[in-house]
Amino acid sequence: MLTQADQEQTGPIRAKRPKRDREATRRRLLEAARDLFGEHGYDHVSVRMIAAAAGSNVALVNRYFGSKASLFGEVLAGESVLEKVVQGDPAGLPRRLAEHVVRQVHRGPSSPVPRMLDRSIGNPEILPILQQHLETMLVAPLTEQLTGPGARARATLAATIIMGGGPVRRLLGLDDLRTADPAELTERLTVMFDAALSPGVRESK
Amino acid sequence: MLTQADQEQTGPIRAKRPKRDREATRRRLLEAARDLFGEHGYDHVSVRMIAAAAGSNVALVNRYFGSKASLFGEVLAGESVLEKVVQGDPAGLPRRLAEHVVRQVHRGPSSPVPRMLDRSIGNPEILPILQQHLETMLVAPLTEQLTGPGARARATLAATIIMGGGPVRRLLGLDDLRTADPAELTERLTVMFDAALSPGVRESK
DNA sequence: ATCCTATGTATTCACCTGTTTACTTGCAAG
DNA sequence: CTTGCAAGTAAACAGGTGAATACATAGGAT
Repeated sequence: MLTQADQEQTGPIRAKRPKRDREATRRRLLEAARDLFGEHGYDHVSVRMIAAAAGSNVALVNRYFGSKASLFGEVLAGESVLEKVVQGDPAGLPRRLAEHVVRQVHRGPSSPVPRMLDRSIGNPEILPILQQHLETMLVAPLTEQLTGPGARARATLAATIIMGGGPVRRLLGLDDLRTADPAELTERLTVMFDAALSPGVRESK
Repeated sequence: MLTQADQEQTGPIRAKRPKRDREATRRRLLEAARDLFGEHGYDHVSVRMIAAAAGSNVALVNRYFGSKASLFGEVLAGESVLEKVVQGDPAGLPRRLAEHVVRQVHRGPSSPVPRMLDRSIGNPEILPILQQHLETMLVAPLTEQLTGPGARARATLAATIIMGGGPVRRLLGLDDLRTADPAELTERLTVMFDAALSPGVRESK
């Protein structure tokens, strides 16, 4: 994949960018793809839409990225949203995750990438790409933060809350969660994440 | 929609079913659609696939159901999986929901319908159908069971866990959750659902 | 000034999509 | 038997898809 992507500096370095700027065009395509994929999902974005949004040409998508699926993969690899949330003091992890969810509810997602996930899940062609993304971006680093047995299962459980947010928001809207008291929402989610992640099982009533 | 579906008994009642059985064909199409939609999602199932799986003809899909989207809607309306889980003693609701999720993890979903939801979310054409389904099948009955302020927001929160299960299972597989102790998993999920649903906010550590 | 290569363009390809049309056939009533 | 209608079929339609093609051209190197 991307057979023509890594040969841009064979000659001496050019200081002045030409009007026909390979890198700029590539970047515009990438950004257009990111926005459109995030908005409509993989299946409902055509390469022609991407090219048009980037003010570019259809053929360049395949020239620069090899295929639509590769372009999707590159977009996905370009951003790591949850990195800062997961990193840090393990004890505060549930609260940070909860605050992250509440933040998404009130300000909308900071990046189109999370939406790309849940709106593109149906496609078998990009399934391995999505799997790897969720694995390396969320579950693996989350698992590393956890101690005790069954860490991965607990990380999966937490991922369920995070992943469920997208579909629920799309299907039910944000209004119900927005009208709720943010502090209370954060509190509830903190308990939920804690129940998912904590080494010992908290006793239910 | 379904302009030709409700005129089957204009004449006297026929005891013997003819070889050309309208109702049987309709049912076969419906079942094939349910299975295929559940397996691959709306976008990746063509009406030709459905007709082939039902041993029928493409044109009959539109004849009997009006359109692919209407067929999808009819499939979705045909089953109400969570009804028994939501009904019953409100106090035991978190535990019943938890047991339902664990059951899905260990035995797979009893119906393709839940999978239809998360694998078909991207399509704008059937979005209103999905919205209404989630609303009437899960959120509305769940909200009714709850007391206190912000009942709908709490129901939405619980829906997040349920809806997140599908994507997570598809992207991460079931192994991690299956290897976990079912009792412990149930316990964790019970606490999670309780934190989402309970009238008062449980204090986090 | 002339080449030459990389960038960009317009067009074509082969295929699939949902839907509609014209047609054939089974089957029961007259 | 004939007639008529409902059920089923095959083909076509109009449009869209990702990808590949052949061509045009900008702009630095010679």
